[in-house]
Amino acid sequence: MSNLSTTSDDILACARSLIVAGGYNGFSYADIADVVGIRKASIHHHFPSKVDLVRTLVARYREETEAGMANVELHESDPLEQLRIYAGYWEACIANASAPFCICALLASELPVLPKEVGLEVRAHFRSLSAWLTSVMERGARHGQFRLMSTPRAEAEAFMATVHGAMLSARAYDDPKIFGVVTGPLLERLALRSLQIRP
Amino acid sequence: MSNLSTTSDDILACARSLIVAGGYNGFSYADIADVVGIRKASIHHHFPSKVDLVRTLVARYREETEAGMANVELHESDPLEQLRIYAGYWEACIANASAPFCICALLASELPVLPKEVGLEVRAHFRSLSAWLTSVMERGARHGQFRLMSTPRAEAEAFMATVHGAMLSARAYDDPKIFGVVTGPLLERLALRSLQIRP
DNA sequence: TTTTACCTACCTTCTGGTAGGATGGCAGTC
DNA sequence: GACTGCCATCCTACCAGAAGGTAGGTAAAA
Repeated sequence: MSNLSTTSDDILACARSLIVAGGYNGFSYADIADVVGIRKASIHHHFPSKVDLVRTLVARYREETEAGMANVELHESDPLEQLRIYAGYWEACIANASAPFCICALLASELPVLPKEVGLEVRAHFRSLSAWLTSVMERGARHGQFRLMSTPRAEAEAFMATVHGAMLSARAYDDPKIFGVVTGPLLERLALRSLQIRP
Repeated sequence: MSNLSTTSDDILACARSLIVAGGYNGFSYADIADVVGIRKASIHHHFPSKVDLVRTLVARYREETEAGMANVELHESDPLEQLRIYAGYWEACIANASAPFCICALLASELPVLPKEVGLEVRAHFRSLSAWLTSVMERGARHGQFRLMSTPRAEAEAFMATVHGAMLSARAYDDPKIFGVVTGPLLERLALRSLQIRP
């Protein structure tokens, strides 16, 4: 399909990494202009306002996530393996510092001061991620592969929360390894196999 | 001790709630001035710069947290109950919307763009909270009350991460209940008693 | 008399955003 | 092919307001 002028993509990519670094109020059009090598005013041609830019960015991020989840469903049917792929994705992002934070997790922390159009997109991401994780938990439980200590929904929320918290800790300690330290046992615990080890 | 002019405390309290809402770059001296009922310039008398203000705020927050942990140690010796008190504190804060986010968790997400003096305080909070939680995990395991699936340290980090992530989710869903939904089972799982329920 | 707490007035820099012009590619038409 | 209009892209030059911060003053408490 049309390989449209990459400038707008460059702007989005740049905005993304700037948001990952400091959130919605942590960057300006001038920052993007510097990195992309374009004038501040030119950005307004592609994205009339900052809200437009970030809303587009988050919407695209949601599409990518949705596509990612569909892709996992397509190529891996084992629920535990699916969660491992998800956690592994972020572990890699954090390890190579390419995008060491989910922009929606970051923006969610600023929700009260976020333009509401952006807030809606962010909340939608949480719902769709949670819905997918819930379905994975359900399937894992149905197939007798997971032992859930509460409802699939609660288990999914706990999983998501832990992953988000682990991103935060990796940042706070400035240590990518902490993400794996937290998410590794999280995955192991879900697998029934862990029950075979008795105290 | 001297009940110093409450203005400076008002400023700190106001800054705190503004940071809880939108992070370091989400508020300005003008915002504080409006709420406290003082002129913008007067704030500089109490806190010469924004960095001073936020560093002081986080330092005081750390002291409070430290005092809180000491207090828990003093009045409750049961490790599980200690964790319950900690989680319950935040559950209450989120439920009544008084301070529905840990400022250090929020600021940690902005660490890359935070003034480094502030960043140091934030990181210190993570370390001291983690250290306390680790000691609680150790004690719980030693007394045969917790069954840990990994090292006390890793279990403490996972606990902290989940609590932070649960704050985020409560905000994203705009639903205080989700915090309890996530942290409740987290506490139950730690208790040995849960092992008595066999599939 | 010094200090504390606050004020008005002002400064510089950055903010998101606008107006209007230059360039250049790409239809359609002659 | 040359001419034309058009639209996309990017530019310079602005703007109003908000940002953090300073200078210097007043009034009252210590």
